Amino acid sequence: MPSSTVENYLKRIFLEQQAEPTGDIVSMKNLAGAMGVTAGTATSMAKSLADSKLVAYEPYGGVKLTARGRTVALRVLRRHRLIECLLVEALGLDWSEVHDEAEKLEHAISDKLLDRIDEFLGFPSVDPHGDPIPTAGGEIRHSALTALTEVEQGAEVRIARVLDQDEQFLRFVDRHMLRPGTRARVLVQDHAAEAVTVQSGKLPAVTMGRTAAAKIMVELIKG
Amino acid sequence: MPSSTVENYLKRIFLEQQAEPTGDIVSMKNLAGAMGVTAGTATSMAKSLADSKLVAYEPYGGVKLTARGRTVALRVLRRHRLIECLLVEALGLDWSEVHDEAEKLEHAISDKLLDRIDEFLGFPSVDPHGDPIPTAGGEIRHSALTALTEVEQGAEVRIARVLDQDEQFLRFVDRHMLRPGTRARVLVQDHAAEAVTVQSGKLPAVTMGRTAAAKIMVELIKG
DNA sequence: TATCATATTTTGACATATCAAAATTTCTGG
DNA sequence: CCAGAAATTTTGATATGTCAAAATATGATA
Ligand SMILES: [Mn+2]
Ligand SMILES: [Mn+2]
Ligand SMILES: [Mn+2]
Ligand SMILES: [Mn+2]
Repeated sequence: MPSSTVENYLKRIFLEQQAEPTGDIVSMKNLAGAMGVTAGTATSMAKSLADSKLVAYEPYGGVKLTARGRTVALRVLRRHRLIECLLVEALGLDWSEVHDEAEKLEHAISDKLLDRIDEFLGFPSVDPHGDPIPTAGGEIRHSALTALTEVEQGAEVRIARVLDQDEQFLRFVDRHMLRPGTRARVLVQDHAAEAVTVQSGKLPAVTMGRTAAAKIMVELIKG
Repeated sequence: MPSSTVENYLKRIFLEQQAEPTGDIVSMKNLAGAMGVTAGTATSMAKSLADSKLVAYEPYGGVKLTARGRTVALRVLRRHRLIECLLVEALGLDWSEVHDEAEKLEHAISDKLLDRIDEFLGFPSVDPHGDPIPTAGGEIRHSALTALTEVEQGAEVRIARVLDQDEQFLRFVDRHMLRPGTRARVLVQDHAAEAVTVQSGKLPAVTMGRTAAAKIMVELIKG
């Protein structure tokens, strides 16, 4: 029975641990930043999570999930992502608006209901953004994807995952038919201009900056 | 932006106001009982709701919703009941288990999502228990129904509403095919034994006590 | 009307979650 | 290695929501 606050912290720590390649440890600064709280608040929460054996906390070091903390984090993430699927697939919400909704619902759903949702959706393995859905058993498998910036010029790809949940960005992706599942072709890799040009469906090609392109993960299509 | 606690109190006050025929005012004792808190807690909450102009509070008198409080209460009730519909109709949960689930979800759903749910369900006017769903405009219309105890012996009725949300009771109702919408016949009104005998579908007749029968509301079928 | 049971309010305490600002530690560049 | 910058922790405060137990008010009854 962790509170929603605790669930949010644990989920965030999990995601930050994955994101930061600086080892496995999340600093108070990063945690506070990611949670939108002051550093002092992050510190006191870190202690309290450590008291509950959900994280290992080293003063002046940082915080890292324990096995138990990871289990809780993955359960929250599973709920979050399955809810996103439900909202998009059953209720027709736009994928650019489901994130905030799921942020609240992920704390309000029983295991039983979650199972029904999973079944109803046909046991999906990724959410509408292409993010992998942890299993009920607490495993998460992230397939090896390539960023759009790393693809050879001329290659055919299938969009697999969009790493930025920002509404603006998701709508941009939508406009140019670059949702997960779509097939596209990389027309130009302009390293000097730090730009990538992509073309999807019958739409005109679009050129985007490397930072934007780096947030679009793809699979190469054989042949 | 009322907290879920505030939403729960307001909804409960609304329901208690309707239930108690002792005027329109809810005593601290009743409020505390209904909310499962101590009397002191109810008092302090009553004051704080009064500060926010959500209830009128008279010390040693009791509490009564203001127009604003009623609006909030009805919005919560609308969310609760539409969610119950969704869980039963789209996700196939049993009507005996949706209440607790809705109790949490009712605080976690945006207006936008609620509209989608309403649309998805085809704008239902009652929930799975036959409870009326307040409109988006904040109105609630309760049709004049008759308790099973008040019906003439031999009458044909349509079950319209079940007033008790208790799992045991709902399952009893289910077993004997007395869900809202079902047609049934009142075979015996035994006033001496304080019992009512009803028969539905092809099932054998069932005899229940008056207190149970009083919780089943029906419409008389013409002819 | 005086008394007593019952309802209500008040008081003091606690848990959680947060902030601002002060104090402290760690890191880094010269 | 040492001074200043940056990160972190500590301190003192606030808001919400709760309880137990003490104090007080209300209302029925004898
Ligand atoms: Mn959340
Ligand atoms: Mn997602
Ligand atoms: Mn509730
Ligand atoms: Mn209901």
